[in-house]
Amino acid sequence: MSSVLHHPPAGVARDLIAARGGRATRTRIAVIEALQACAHPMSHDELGAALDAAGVAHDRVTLYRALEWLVGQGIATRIAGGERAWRFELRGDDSHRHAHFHCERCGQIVCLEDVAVTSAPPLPAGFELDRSELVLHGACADCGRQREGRR
Amino acid sequence: MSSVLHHPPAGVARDLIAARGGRATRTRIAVIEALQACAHPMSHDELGAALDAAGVAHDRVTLYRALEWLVGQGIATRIAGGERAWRFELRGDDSHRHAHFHCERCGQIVCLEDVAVTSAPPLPAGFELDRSELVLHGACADCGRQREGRR
DNA sequence: CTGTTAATGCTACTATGTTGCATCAATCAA
DNA sequence: TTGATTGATGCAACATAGTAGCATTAACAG
Ligand SMILES: [Mn+2]
Ligand SMILES: [Mn+2]
Ligand SMILES: [Zn+2]
Ligand SMILES: [Zn+2]
Repeated sequence: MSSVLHHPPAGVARDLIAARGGRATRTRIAVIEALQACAHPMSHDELGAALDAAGVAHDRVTLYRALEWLVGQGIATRIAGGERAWRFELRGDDSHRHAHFHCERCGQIVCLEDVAVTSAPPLPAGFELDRSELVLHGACADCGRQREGRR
Repeated sequence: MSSVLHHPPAGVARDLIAARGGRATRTRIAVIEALQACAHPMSHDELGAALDAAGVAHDRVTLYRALEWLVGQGIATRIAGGERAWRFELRGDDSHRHAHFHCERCGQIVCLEDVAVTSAPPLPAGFELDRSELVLHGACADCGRQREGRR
């Protein structure tokens, strides 16, 4: 009767936060649960709407700061889409870093779990790699189909 | 007495523009020449400064529109760095698409000519790929060295 | 040279993100 | 349970990147 997606185990979010010595606040908990319940990386705006839906009061700035903290703690990661806004997703297994697809028509970012990101590229001497981001741009299936129909 | 980098062949910029049926204006020519003279992808701000240096009057918006046009025509390409601003470089051989390195300390974007970008990743059915972007984040040689010295 | 119209310059506006500071509330020790 | 501590919040103000409308200018075809 309850899916993992929409009803994550109680306390998991609180524990993730507490484990880093942070305070388990409404905002942080709601953000983590929203990210757990969503299949794609979410934008600040999407998360704001999710908090609304969950009945969690949210100040714009507080949400920015909550996300900043989650990323700083390694609980979430940021993905740069094609636009100026960041997308966020929970940080999974580091051995399973994947690429993302940005649909230039609907703006969605889709996780490409099957597309791995080069982890040890040949860098010039002295360069230190922190992380890699592979973003593919184009049209998603839905948007592509729409165009087909329109011909 | 003249390097290709700093003194590109006269008329090349004009020709690039004219070939697409566009008007060879001060701004467009100066932007192309600035990009030719620079080894790394340039930001809007950097380009503005370059136009200043070249004595070419430039309105903020005009520069945005010139870049938009160059990208639309396939003369230049945009690279999303780690921040919100775009970087621009002249579009070279399409068979030689390369990755970029974003130094999180100095903000520079470096071209990694040796790191190729996956051109045919396994996409879900119906997805259409337009272009791929591989951006590596970390510290460049200069910034890494600085940190070494500071220990 | 002249007329046509693409491109410019300027103003105003939007979206995204940041900073400072007073206030509030999550946590911990008593 | 209560109170003190201080991390997190809410709000106002600011910053930066980019966009839209429109009158004016200048590139260039003829
Ligand atoms: Mn993902
Ligand atoms: Mn490059
Ligand atoms: Zn789409
Ligand atoms: Zn650097």
